[in-house]
Amino acid sequence: MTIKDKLPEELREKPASKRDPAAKKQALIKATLDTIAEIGITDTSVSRIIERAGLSRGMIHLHFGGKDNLLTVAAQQFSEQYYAEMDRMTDLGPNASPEDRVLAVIEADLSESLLNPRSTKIWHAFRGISSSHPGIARYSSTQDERLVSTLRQAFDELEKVGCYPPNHAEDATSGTLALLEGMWVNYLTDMAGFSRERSVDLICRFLSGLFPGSFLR
Amino acid sequence: MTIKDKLPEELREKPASKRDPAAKKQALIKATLDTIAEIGITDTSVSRIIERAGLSRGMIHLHFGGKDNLLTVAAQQFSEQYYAEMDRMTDLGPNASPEDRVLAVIEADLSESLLNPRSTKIWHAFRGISSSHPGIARYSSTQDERLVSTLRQAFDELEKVGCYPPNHAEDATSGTLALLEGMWVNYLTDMAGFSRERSVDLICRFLSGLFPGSFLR
DNA sequence: ATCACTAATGGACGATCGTCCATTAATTGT
DNA sequence: ACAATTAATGGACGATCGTCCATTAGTGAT
Repeated sequence: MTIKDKLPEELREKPASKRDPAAKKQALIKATLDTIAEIGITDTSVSRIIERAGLSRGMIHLHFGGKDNLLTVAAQQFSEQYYAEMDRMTDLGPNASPEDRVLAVIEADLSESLLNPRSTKIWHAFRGISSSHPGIARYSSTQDERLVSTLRQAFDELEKVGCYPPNHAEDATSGTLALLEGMWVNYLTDMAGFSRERSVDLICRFLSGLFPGSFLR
Repeated sequence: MTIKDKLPEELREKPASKRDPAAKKQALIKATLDTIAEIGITDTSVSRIIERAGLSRGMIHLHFGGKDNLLTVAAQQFSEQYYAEMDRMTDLGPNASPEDRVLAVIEADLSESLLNPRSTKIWHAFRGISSSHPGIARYSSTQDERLVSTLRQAFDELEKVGCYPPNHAEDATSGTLALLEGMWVNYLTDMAGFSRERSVDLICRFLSGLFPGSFLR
């Protein structure tokens, strides 16, 4: 912990000029993700990445120890950014109904800021190579612990109100995530024909079947 | 059309020995898919493919005109095989109830013969590169026309029985496919923890919410 | 101003990439 | 038996891959 870290944000970002390892690392990560989104993961080479980042050839080995590590770190950061934005968008007040909290997750996941051409391409690219890159596989699952438990808690509360068969909240959680997964695939496959609103409505219709009286629109 | 083509199957497959373009093409396609499943699409090179097929270097260019074309043909054939097997498994008698026909699709899609380590890895690998390979994108959608209309027809019949809001059958169709999509992702992500039976049950629970009285187990 | 230190550069390296083609081998037709 | 035809081979090719390191340049301390 240096003294720099205690300064306010504006001053901390001063160096900016020639020497700034952290900024360079970040530039490489961003360049990696942008390259994947633009030309695909198979054509994302060290040359393409450093070219886009405007840096020199040795930087990847210097800062990450190799291309594979850079890819893994990029996947990790991409995943973290998704969940950070998801948190930001689902941070309702303490009095929000469980129904509203579920709806917030669905609408966030299908919103422009999370579901867009760039993110979908990157997400599916990483998932496509995940089975042969164990390090990346860890960040290509939808089953993020916190997201699951957010949904689970909300469905648990809804379950208490009525009388439901066993595992109802658990199935509702898994099913909602699966439906969202399917919507992302639909978006990747046909961006022009995709409608966020219709997708939300569709998921709500399924949920209102599970919890009669709720999720009606 | 040579005389060979008129001979019975057993005799037609005779050549088998040194010269057999069709068999060699097929061997290359199979080797391609196997390689993708085993070491991932990024490491699937011409060398790895011909090595696995036990053929010589020039074959890919000779029979397919290049690696990209081979990849596209492999994706196409993989997709066709999926739908052929799906057809085979959902070919119920003419008196099957709509409910049974929907169930047959779900159980087929989640069966060992369609959903297994090899097929999931290949499927997601192709989808991951689909945005940068337009030729492959055509075969990486779940929205196969015939499968959609099979489900759609069954849900239409179920819809007639009761009284439902507009677009009910359409939403049931999209939602079912989305749920299946999500189940494939779950399988890819965690094969050991995946249960086909629980997955079928989960989808049925969602569908019985949509069509009260049906899909109960 | 000088020094020690580390960020950053960019070219060299061997390996592998995908394509192509001159050659060889197998088959067919006469 | 002898062309004619076509399948198949396997090495050569230039391009590009990812890694590595000797060198240069910027920074902060004295």
